[in-house]
Amino acid sequence: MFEVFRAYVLRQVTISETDFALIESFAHAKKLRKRQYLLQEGDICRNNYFITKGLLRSYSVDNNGDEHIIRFAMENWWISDRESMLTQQPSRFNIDAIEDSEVLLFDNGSTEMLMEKVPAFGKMIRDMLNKSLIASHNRILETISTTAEEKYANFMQRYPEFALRVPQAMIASYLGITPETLSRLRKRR
Amino acid sequence: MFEVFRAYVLRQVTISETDFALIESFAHAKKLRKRQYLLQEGDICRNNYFITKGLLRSYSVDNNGDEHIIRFAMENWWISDRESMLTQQPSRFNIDAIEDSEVLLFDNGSTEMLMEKVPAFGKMIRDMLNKSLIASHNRILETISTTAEEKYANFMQRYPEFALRVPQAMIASYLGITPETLSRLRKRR
DNA sequence: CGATTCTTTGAAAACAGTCAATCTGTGTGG
DNA sequence: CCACACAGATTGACTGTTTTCAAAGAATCG
Repeated sequence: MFEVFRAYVLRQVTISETDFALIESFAHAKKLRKRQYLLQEGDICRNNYFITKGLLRSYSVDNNGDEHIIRFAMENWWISDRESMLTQQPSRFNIDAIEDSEVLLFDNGSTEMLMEKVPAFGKMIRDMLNKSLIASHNRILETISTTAEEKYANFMQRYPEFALRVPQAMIASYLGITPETLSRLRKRR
Repeated sequence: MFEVFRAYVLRQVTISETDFALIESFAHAKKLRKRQYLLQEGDICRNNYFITKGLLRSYSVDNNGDEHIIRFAMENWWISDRESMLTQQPSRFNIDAIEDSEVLLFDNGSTEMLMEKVPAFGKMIRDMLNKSLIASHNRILETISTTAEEKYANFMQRYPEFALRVPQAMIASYLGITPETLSRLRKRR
């Protein structure tokens, strides 16, 4: 699973073997079974997770017990709860595995330290955060400006992978509609 | 207007007079009349704007000519189109003034340079980006998980200022509902 | 005051949600 | 290898919410 990470890093930045070895020395591997939690609501998030295999989701549960999926993430994506990590407050989100998965975890302290000591790592993380911010903006625009049908079409176009690996009801949750509505809307095409 | 910026900086970080003077030397002041554009769809965004006075919005216009407001920003907030700035691609958004406003602009190059040369400035910008990311996450959660009525209540609670300064139709646009729906929903309380 | 902009209201139509039932495919244990 | 259980997807009937379009009412500003 380190090879996946190595390949990712080399794709993002140029970096010396020594620096990469240093980064790697702070990474901890973790395996997750389907449905296993990486973070639970109420916990303080202390790690950044790089996914080397599998598929995860982050979501929150409302007062009615309904789940709302904020984000899916698969191989070569990062996941964590930045809010909880930065504020050191209990998280309002859950992260769990949709498939059996493998992640590398970097605790907050190590991440900060590596960002300082290894500029290439810092650049990589900052680029990732920039991309998250852009993706979030686009998602906000989409949710306020399109119909359910367009949202679904855009999702399928942007993330065809997820469509194959994620149950439909979870896609509905991600889009903010009910599974029934999604089912009907698929038929009308 | 530099005093507003100075006060903001001192609230965020500790910094020497010399460093502040350096930052200030790269800031350009700009006044905007109500309705004047700071960025137009199709332009490449080359600056970060710090607002010292007034109120602005960033929004996009869809194929039907309807506006969708992504964000409001007022005194002591930053605004720009990060996507366009990072990718050097034409922006999909407009930024314009809702009230007569004043901003300090930092071009992309100066911002990068200052972030490197003045660590406190770097920290300040990164903190701001972190907060944006968290705010975006919260907004996404809210849009997919709450009813129009809750969205409005949350907005009023979180941003009471905007409610006083922004026309209702723009709040509706921000929330992703029609002005008529917002008007009716206000009555039912 | 008159013009423009913003908000409210009404009635009909479109859309999405709810609840309960059925259908489909997969995988497991007997 | 079958039967059954289970999770996920679909369907139907009904309810409730939001949009649309058009018109009328405030409010603001030069």
